[in-house]
Formats: sequence, structure tokens, C-alpha cells
Amino acid sequence: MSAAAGAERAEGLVEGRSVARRGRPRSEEVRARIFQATIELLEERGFKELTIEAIAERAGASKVTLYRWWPGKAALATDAFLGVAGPLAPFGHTDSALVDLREQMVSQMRVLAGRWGKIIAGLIAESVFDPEVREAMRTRWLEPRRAEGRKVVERALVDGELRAGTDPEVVLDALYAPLYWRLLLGHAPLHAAFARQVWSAALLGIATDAARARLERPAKAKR
Amino acid sequence: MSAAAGAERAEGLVEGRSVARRGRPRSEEVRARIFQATIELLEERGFKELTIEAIAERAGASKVTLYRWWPGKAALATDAFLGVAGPLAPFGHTDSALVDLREQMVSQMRVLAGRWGKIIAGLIAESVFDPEVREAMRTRWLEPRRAEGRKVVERALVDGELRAGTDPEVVLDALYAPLYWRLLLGHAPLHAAFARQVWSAALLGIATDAARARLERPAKAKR
DNA sequence: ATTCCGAAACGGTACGTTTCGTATTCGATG
DNA sequence: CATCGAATACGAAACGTACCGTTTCGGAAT
Repeated sequence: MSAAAGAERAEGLVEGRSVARRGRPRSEEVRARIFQATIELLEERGFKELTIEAIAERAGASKVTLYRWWPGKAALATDAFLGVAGPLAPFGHTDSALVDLREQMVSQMRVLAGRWGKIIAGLIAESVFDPEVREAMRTRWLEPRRAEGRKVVERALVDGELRAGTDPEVVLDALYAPLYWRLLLGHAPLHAAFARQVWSAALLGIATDAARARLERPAKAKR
Repeated sequence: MSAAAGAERAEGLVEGRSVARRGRPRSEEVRARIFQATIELLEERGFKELTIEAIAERAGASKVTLYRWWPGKAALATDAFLGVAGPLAPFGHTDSALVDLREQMVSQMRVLAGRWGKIIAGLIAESVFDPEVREAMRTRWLEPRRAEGRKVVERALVDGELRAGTDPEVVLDALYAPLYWRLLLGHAPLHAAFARQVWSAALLGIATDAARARLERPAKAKR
């Protein structure tokens, strides 16, 4: 709710039609300057060192204006980031849903390794502490991407590329968690090759045929 | 360095032998009370709401004493947690290294779902912001566990349970990242079953035999 | 009349530091 | 063995700083 702030006062939406409100309208220019300053400071200092006062100063705005539209720096930062971070890494539509998944993983990896990576890591980390950030990141960042991914996984199931009974949620966690994990921890590089390795491991499995045969029937049945 | 603080002043270590220093020795009782208070407050309020002043008050200690031994709340919290979080989830040693991995994943999942889960999540999140916390968590929490896991993975390779050429680092990320991912995001429950599903997916693969055959030779070669 | 923006000031919290008095140990001296 | 001084630790109090989130006021735009 507060995460989607930055509107709904000078201009109300009633049944889709914009209703002109009385009084001075909100300055879109100030709003833009605030977002600009927020993104800049987010890149320069990171979320932890970000302060409302610094944003106000750089944006040439008043603290009061910031607090009028956002409850705090967490909501403002998520709003600013989610505003500029639109599609970013869409899915393709080749013959194979599995290949589409792989290519999107590679794209996603490039996003995480690039300019937005630090900001994304900071917001995800902050979401551990702040329920509003968690909600915003979940509904506006992760879930939209998961929804797309879920569709692709389900297509793979329908097409017989994935084993029947496979849980799409588990698939999505298994594929994407390692990418974010390396982003957050920074214990290993964020190469595109890593995304492909994870994809390959999850899809084909890493066990040998011998081990696979043994594991699929844990009992010592010969056949 | 500061993470392993809390010693090395009143009692120096010279070539392994403890050398008596002059002056009043450090009070182990105060140290214990500080750790106790830190853990309590960490569980009650979480890392974000933790303050040095609250710790000092509950421990009946002086702020000066805290700042003498730790540079800030991050170092103190990691020290306190890592002090009590010892082995926690060891590996077994059955015939199959893969089974050992699975069982340890289930144990680890129980740890994450339990009393320490919130604290661990907070410290990992903080590690995104604070390089010292990252270093401490990496070298004292993750890496020891990874080292154990790496040995088990290598045993699986030697035993022919894993395909030759499999990168142990990728395996560890693929297996454990999803568990921590759910801990951090909280978008899905932390059931033991999930750990088994991830294990199973990574080991056996989730692709159907038909898709597997196609993916293993991307060219349209018939044979 | 209503709503917005900016400037300034405010009380509050926690930070990290300094100062001071006191307590506890060691080493040296007698 | 007893005592003294140096060194180190602990606690209490106070301090300046940074940023928080809020209030008040004056002016601007519909």
C-alpha cells in the first residue's frame, strides 16, 4: 500500500477515469527529481547509508514533501527502483520451454551482475527486516517474474518436457535461488555460465545413471 | 578481525602459550552477560531493532565496555551468534554420499526453520550491507559448512555417484541456496519435504527422458 | 478554498566518544 | 611476605553529532 504510494491525492482514480481534484496539483517534476536522487544515492552509498535528508537535499526538495508521499526511506527506495526497473528480463518463446527458461536465467543473471545488482541485493536484504519492503518486493518484483516463469514451467509440463507431478514452485526456487544467493553472498562470480550450469544440473540431474537407478528405488529390490 | 574480537588484550597469545598480562583481567562474567543479552534481544527484536544501548542496559554493563571489545552491533551480534551456534547440523556417513547430503539438507532445513532461523536470516541480510559481517558469516558460518559439504560431494564423485566433471561449488549452491532463499524471502514454508524435493530435483533432474535426450545433443542430429 | 511545496525549527533516539572514579591484577621494591 | 606503582578493566555520566519524524509558517498553483 504505502509502497505503491506517490499518487492518490491530488489526482484520484474513480472507476478508471481520472478525477480532477481541487487545489494545487502535485509537481511531477519534483517527483522525478526525488526518484532520480534516490536512485543515484542508492547506487553511490547503498541502501544502508541512504537517508531521507540526503535525498531531499540532492533533489532540492523539502523533507516534508518526501514524508507527505512516502512513509520512509524503504518505501521510497522500493518505489524509485521498481519505477525504473520495468520488464528488464523477459522470456522468449522458442519451441522449447526449457530453453526459454535457460535463456531467461542468463538474462536475469546479467541483470543481477550489472548496474542494478547492488540495489536489488540491498532491497532484498532490507526486505528481511522491513515487512513493507518485503511485501513490495514480493508483489512487484519477484511475483511478476515468478508468474511468468510459472507459465513457462507449466508449458514445459504440458509439452512433456518436465516429469509429470513436478512442483513448479520447487522448480522456480531451484533455478533462481542460486543466482540470487551468489548475488547476496558474493562468494562466487555472477557469470552467465553459472546460470547455465544450474539450469543443466536441475534439468538433467547431476547423478550418474548408476546412482540414479539406485536412488529411484531405495529398497534393495532387484527389479 | 574485529569479528573474532573479544579477546587478545588482557591475555595475549604468544606462540600458543597464554602470557599473563598486567592489569585487571577481563571479566568473563560480563562477557557472558553481554552475549546472553545480545542473543535475547536478537530473538526478541531482530537485528534491525537491536541497539548497543539496549544490550548494555540488559547486560548491566557499560556502553564503554561494549565499545572496548567490539566496533559495533554488527560485530557483536555475529560474535554472539557464532559463539553459541556450533556444529548444529553435522553430516552423517552412510554408504551413499548423496544420502548423507540429503539428510544434512533436512537437518539444515530444521535449523533454519527453528529458533535460529530469524537470527541467521538477519545476519545474512546484514552481511549484504556490512563487509565485516559478510566476512565473518562467510568464514565462520558458511565456509565451514561448505567445506564439509564439499568433502561429501567429492566423495560422491569418487564413488561414481555424481557425473565426472561436476563442479562441487555449483552443486553446493544448487542444493543449499533454495533453502536459504525461502528463509530470507518467506514466500513458502520451510518444510523438510522441500529440502528433499530440491535434492531429488538436482540429483535426478526434472526433465523427462525425451527432453533429456534432446537437450544432451542440442544439434538436430538423429544419432 | 484547497492543496501543494519549501524553509526552519523542534524533541527524540541512538550513535560513538570522553572523562572520571573505582576495582583488580602484575611486577618491583623493601 | 607486605606494599606500592603501573597497567588494564569496569561503570556512570555527560557530551556533540546525525538522522529521525513532526510541526509551523509563508507562499504558489489550481
